[in-house]
Amino acid sequence: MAAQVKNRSLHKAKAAKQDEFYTQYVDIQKEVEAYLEFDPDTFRGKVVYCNCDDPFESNFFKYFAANFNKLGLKKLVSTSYDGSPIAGQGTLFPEYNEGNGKRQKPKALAVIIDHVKDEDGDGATDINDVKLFLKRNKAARTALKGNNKYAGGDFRSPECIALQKEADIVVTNPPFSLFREYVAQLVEHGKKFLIIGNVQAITYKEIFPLIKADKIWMGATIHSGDREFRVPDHYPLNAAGWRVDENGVKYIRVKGVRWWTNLDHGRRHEKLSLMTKEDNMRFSKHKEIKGKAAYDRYDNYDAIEVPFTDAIPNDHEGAMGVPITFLDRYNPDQFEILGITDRDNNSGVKTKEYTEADVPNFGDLNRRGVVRVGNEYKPIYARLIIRHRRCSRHAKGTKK
DNA sequence: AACGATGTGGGACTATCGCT
DNA sequence: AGCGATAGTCCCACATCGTT
Repeated sequence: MAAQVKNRSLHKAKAAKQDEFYTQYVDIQKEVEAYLEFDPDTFRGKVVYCNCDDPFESNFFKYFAANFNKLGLKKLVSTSYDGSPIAGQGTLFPEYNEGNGKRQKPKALAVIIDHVKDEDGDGATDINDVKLFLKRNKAARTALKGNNKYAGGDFRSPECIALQKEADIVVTNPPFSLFREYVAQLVEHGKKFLIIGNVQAITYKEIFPLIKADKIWMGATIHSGDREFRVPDHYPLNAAGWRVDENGVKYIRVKGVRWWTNLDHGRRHEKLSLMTKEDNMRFSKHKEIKGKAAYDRYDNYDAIEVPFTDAIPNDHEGAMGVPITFLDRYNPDQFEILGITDRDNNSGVKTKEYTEADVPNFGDLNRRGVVRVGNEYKPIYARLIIRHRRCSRHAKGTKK
């Protein structure tokens, strides 16, 4: 598309921005445990692969190494990235740490463990045993060279692609600027995954079709509020929330964080309990529901506007536009996702296109839903177009 | 021809509100 | 106060359009 070419330099500038964020241990622990609650064998006998910045700094590696036996892993593979500012800071292996050892550019390495036992004889198996094991077994770690296109440890490098292909489940926090590419690679290789991303990924034109096709969904935990991530020392602290701990380590609080996965979990089998339109209008906890064009038909989509996820009516048989955060509560047995009204993702059934003569910003209005109030066009923020499953069963005749 | 105004895409964005 | 949920805003740098 010409517009994309036009904005190429703009996108390059975007892509160059910082995105090195290190996930907190508790966030990983809570999420993984939610899968175990649904199916204790989710990870049993599996090869788990974590692309990291440094296995010994990464809480992904720490969590899976420390819980290797509890989860029943077959193998844990972790790679570090040649170019990460934190890689090498805590490494055990001087040979992977060039120069005087003080934050020189480290070489990337792959670490592979296939068992965890009490190496130090202290009666427990923990991360220290893993470190000891790796020190004693050089074969468990290999340097990653990368190629002339990608640095060692880059998920796009041939070595990492090979490791990914051997893995059953990929668990990591990829750079958000490369989220589309990362997901595309996972889908291409048919991998199971559990990765961190942003809510707005729903609206990405590459991601939404996967959501619609039930090939990716939201994880079990983290559905609102901020999450805290460690960032490199050089990171500019101009985000809304940040702190520096007593050791001078920087953290940033990020809004809109979500887990993205194709592993099944309990939350997506919980049904939303719903009321009729009339009851919603009367009893909604949202006092302003009446002023929100609730259940009005869009002027440009064949669907009704539902301003809050918990105001979805149980007595509407057609298409409904709901906030994108509906996905936090999406149960695929209860609802079917038909489309989205946002930017270039206007895959809902259009009933009308706007022209410049109609309204200013007609481009946006053509993508987003519009409700007409008197002579005013009221543009509505991005909406998922959904309908009750019971409707599609009737419409399509058969359904699994 | 020169110059200013406008459109463009999408985001590790950000603000705000209500509830517990 | 903290959490959960909804609904936005604004900015990047360049191409192109419109006006002088």
